[in-house]
Parts: sequence; structure tokens; C-alpha cells
Amino acid sequence: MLITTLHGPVSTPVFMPVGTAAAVKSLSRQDLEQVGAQIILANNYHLYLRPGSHNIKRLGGIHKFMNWPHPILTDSGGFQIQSLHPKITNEGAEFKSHIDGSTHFLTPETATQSQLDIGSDIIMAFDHSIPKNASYEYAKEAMSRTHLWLLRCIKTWKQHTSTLKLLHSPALYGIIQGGEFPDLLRESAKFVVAQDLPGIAIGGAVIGSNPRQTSETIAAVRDLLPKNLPLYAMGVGTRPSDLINVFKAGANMCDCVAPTRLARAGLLYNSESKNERIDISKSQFKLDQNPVDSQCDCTTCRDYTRAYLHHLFKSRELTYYRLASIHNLRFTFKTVSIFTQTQAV
RNA sequence: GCCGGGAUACUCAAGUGGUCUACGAGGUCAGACUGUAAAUCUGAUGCCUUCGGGCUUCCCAGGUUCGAAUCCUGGUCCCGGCA
Repeated sequence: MLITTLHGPVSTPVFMPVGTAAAVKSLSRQDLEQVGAQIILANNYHLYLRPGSHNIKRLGGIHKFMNWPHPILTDSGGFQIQSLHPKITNEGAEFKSHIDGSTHFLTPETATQSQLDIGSDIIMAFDHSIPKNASYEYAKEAMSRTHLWLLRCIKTWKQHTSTLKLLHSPALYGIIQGGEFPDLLRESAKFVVAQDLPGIAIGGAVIGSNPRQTSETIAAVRDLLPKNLPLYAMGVGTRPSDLINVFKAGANMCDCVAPTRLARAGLLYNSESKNERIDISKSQFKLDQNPVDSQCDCTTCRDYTRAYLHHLFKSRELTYYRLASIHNLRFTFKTVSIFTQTQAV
């Protein structure tokens, strides 16, 4: 599948590196292009607080701001606000900034407008993400609220797009929320599909937590979703194999902080290890002259040894974070492309 | 040789009569990581344990005391100053 965006096409299945604050931590644009990133994710909540969506707009939009001329998807911030003990009503979510403690109120309208200001290619609906072990009642309420909010997101989005040519408008994706309950998931899927949006996402804690539950959740709704629309599984990809599973289950897009975050914590993807990774902090690598992964074609594996990366990690040298992130992302993209090739055959 | 200061766990270092297996930091080991409040966070770090607890530590040897890392005596080593 090819997804067209204002900043070029995205071929699926696609993994999107997370660049929350308009930066994929430690990596430059060139690094990202080299490892094979087509599209990156940025976060509305973080950018709304700092530097402020209106300021990004004034500076010419996020692509110009961060010098990334390729597609960008922004998350609405619904997921982030969940961790800030928000007061959620049907009107919106009140929460305190993690930066200065100031009180903010985000609504479907303002969250959508903020993403439009940022200049994202794909904007996500403002949703009420259902946490782990949520009761049926909680899940149902959050689902209904997510639906209500979706209609308001669409209204704001359409007001914006009507003033422009449709071709120059960002896409809006609706989000399915149903927790672990198949009937809610299906109800939510039907509702979101009925809105006739350019893309559909599935979110909540049931997605991404463990591969089996993720696959089962997607399987519960896949038959209801149009085959010609992208399905984005939010937050999937802790391990490279998770990507394969989620794509096999029928998703076309996913994102996860794991490749970059785990890299910074010392965990580097490796095709021959259990858990699909090695912990470079272990002293067993102190004198190991092998590359991180013998099959990997990334610049880190081509040019540096495990011993050196072990040393950099232990010394907290800034170079480590970049080299490690390059490896994990390249490994991730390589995993996706190998999967894509086997599917084509 | 004299005067003064010091010796605490893997390292640095706090503690100057009981609440001390001994603050804190680093190191080491283990664990966590989902639409990034994350170059972060958690736990362990004298020995043994039936997880109740038991035993042994603060340079060494004595001593005072109900009780000592802490006070006293002697010793060993290190640092500064003067010879």
C-alpha cells in the first residue's frame, strides 16, 4: 500500500520512529534518512507545551522547523495526558504541565487545531486511551467519549480543510478504542469506519503490550476495516518480531519508542540472541571485537565493535546514544523490509 | 627526631558512646522499558538463613563501659610542617 501525504508517499508496512519533541533523540535528519525512515512521529502534547504550536506555525511549520522534509505524523496527546492524572470529562481533559505545573485544558477542537498549526501530514484524533485492566464500564465510557471527540475533531479538521484545497490538507486518522472487549472493539471499529476518514488507528493499552494480545485485538476488528485504508497500530514494536506479528495481523503502520529508548538503555537488537537483543552494558562485551550484529548493514555495525560501544555506554559518551539508535532503527527497518520481500514472493 | 593531621565496605566518603552492617556518591550485578515527563527508573551489593532471624565487620592488639567505628593505652602505616 502507498499512502500519499503532503510530503511524499509512504509505502507500507511502515515503522515510524518516535520523535516526540520534534527530534528522534540523538539522531540527525541525515541519520534518519540513512537508516531508512520514511515518516516520523512527533507529539502534539509536547510541542503544544514547548515551543508552542503557534510558534511552530510562525516558524513555517514543523517540517521547516526541524528540517525534515518527509512525512510527519503527530499524536494528539491523548495518550501522554493519561500519565498526568487528568480530569477527563466529555468536554476535554484538564491536566498539569510536566514542565512547569501550569494547568491546561485540551479538547478535541484545540488538540486538532494545534496539530494543524504544527503542520503535520497525518494528525491523530484526540482520544481517551483505555488503560490496562480497565473495567468494561470504564472501557465503554472511554470508547463513547472517544467517538464523541472524534466527531468534534472531524469538524475542526473539515473547517480547516474547506478553506484550502483538499490536496493540500493533512489527513486525519480516527482511533478505535475498545479495551480488551471484542464487542466494544467492533462497535468502535464500525463507528470510526463510518466517518470515512483517510486512515484508521487502533490504540489503548491492549495494543503493544504483548504480541499475542495485540494480534488478537487487531483480529477482532480487521474484517470490519476497509482494505484500502491504512491501519495504524499505535505503540507497537518493542521487539523486532512484534512488528512482523502486527503486520501479519493486518496492520500497515506502527510506531514505538523501543528501538531508540532501548538503544539508549544499552539494549541493542541482535538476531542471534534470545529476546532479540544484547545488553551492551554487560562486562562480557568489554573485549568483544565483533559488531553488534553480524548480519546488520548499519554504519554502527560496519565501523564499530561491541567493545567500543560497551566502553562508550559505560563512559556515557554522547556518541554512544547516536550509534546505538542508528543500529536499533536500522535493524528495525531491515526487519520490516525483509518481511515485505517475503510477502511479495 | 619533634609537632600536627589521618587510617571506615570494591573506590571515594559521612558518622565521634547505644537508634550502626554503618549516610551519601561512584562502581558492580540484576530488572524494567508500549501513540518517549525516559542519555531514564527500580532493586541488590559483609556472611549465613527454614526469611522469624542468626553471625561477623570500621588499620592491629589490649583496655574502660551494661554497651565502642566513636573514649583510653600501646603498636603499624600514610600525609603536612619543622629539624
